[in-house]
Amino acid sequence: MTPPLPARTRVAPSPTGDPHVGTAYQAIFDLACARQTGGQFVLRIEDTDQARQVEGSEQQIYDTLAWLGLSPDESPEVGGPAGPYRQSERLPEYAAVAQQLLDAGHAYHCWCTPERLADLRKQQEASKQADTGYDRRCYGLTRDERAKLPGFSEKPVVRMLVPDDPPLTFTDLIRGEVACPRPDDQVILKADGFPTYHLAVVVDDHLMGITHTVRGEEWISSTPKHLLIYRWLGWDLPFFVHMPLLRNADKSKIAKRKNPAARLMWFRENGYLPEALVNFLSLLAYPPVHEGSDIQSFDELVASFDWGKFSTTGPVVDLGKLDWLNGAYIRALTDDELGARIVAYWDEVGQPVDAVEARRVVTQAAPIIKERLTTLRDAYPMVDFLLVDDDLLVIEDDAREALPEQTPQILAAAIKALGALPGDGFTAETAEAALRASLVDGLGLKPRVAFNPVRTAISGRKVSPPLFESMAILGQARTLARLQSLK
RNA sequence: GUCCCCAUCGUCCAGUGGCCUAGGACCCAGCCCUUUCAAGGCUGUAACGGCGGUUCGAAUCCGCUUGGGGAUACCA
Repeated sequence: MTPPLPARTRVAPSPTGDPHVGTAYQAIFDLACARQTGGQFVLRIEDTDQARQVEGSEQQIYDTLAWLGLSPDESPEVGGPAGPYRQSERLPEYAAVAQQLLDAGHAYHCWCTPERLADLRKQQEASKQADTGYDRRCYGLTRDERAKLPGFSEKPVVRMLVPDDPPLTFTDLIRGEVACPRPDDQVILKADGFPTYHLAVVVDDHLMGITHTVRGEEWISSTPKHLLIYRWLGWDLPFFVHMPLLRNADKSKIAKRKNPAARLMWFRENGYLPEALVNFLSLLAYPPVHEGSDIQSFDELVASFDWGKFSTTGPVVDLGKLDWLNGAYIRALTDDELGARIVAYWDEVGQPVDAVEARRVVTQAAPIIKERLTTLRDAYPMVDFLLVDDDLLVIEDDAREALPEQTPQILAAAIKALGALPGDGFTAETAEAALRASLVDGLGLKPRVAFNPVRTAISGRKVSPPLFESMAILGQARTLARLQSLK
């Protein structure tokens, strides 16, 4: 089913902590839908729960979406014709609609205290009653009538009056016909004057001209509440899309407590490339654009995007494929770009290096580390030996222990062979040729044995990027100094 | 408890009644390449939860069952 053009989609996170990976997951497809149809992608901030607001998290939402290249066309940050885009700034709109529903008899005031509601709930659960829910104690009563009864609160909320025939099915773009439970007399306007999600989402999606109400699967069961409000207000329904829920390895809904990768920032902190992450997320519950390959750009996704291709099963977020994708994206970078990204990453995570020198060395080393990197985070331990002063190079214990017994002779021969090279002719090729002639042919050693001490002298480690290229980056003098030092 | 959603290799997807002795990607294993580690190439292991239907024929349709998930808030 292809919806009409152009689409206006929206992502609506709550600023209640570090941005959630689910926000990016939804944003990818929202944006794809909007771009494909020439529409707009809107960011709305759902800050209706005053108690849960976290300072700075709204800014983090902007930052992470920008980092991913998923910046909205309209948002509190950049503005737009349908603002304000922050729900806390739209209170009059919600109050007006609530009053309208009150006047029409579709909603009523409720003065019950939270304590009474909690008791009621406890009783219902204990009695094994099939349906739990509000008992309509306040329905039909005036304030003064209700005040005489126990469990009275001075500040009322507004509840919706669910009729006997509420809509219990709707059409979902990726699921088709969906059935859902009969709603309770849900609170739509809280005692503090803020709306609940149910009122706010309907009012905002309508007023902002949103064509696709995209959200997580957990909202299916409350959709009848929204359908009811649309009906009462006589507003046209948007397309509903309930995306499958991202899962932990144990299949539960992905959460920050269980899974560090539930935090969007985690990927950035750990050296993942945003384009790789977008690629990875676009593969969850959604088939790859190209047969036989999982590598695809966002533009390719846009070109072939279709809500109907979604799978309805909640995918486990398994980082194995992301690691591979990230490596593939790193390998595709130019040396210069990789150097720039690595140094920028070090700057972000506070790795203390001289930026200019580091950029020069890392760009030089790019060809030899590129195919060894999974994330940008892997770069530092791979090239730190190229950045450290010769006399500060640490020889790791396991490398020292693995040194063959002929080490002194090998190092002596290596120093002699490399020292004999002309200063302007010291390259990876000449160094390799000289060492092979001297150590492998001359001393009759296996390459594996012959180059072991040399590698340790140069890098301080048993495992390092390619040896001869590393020596070329260090240069003849520093190479000789390190060989001498270990000897 | 009640309601809703979901069900193919370890993971992510393909498969919409015959092209399926179920295909791809990642992971894993083996081999090749090789100065270490990678990358790359080749090969391989591995799944339709179960039971009943419908049909000439079912991974695909239906029912039941089992399993997982979600919702049942003045949180979203």
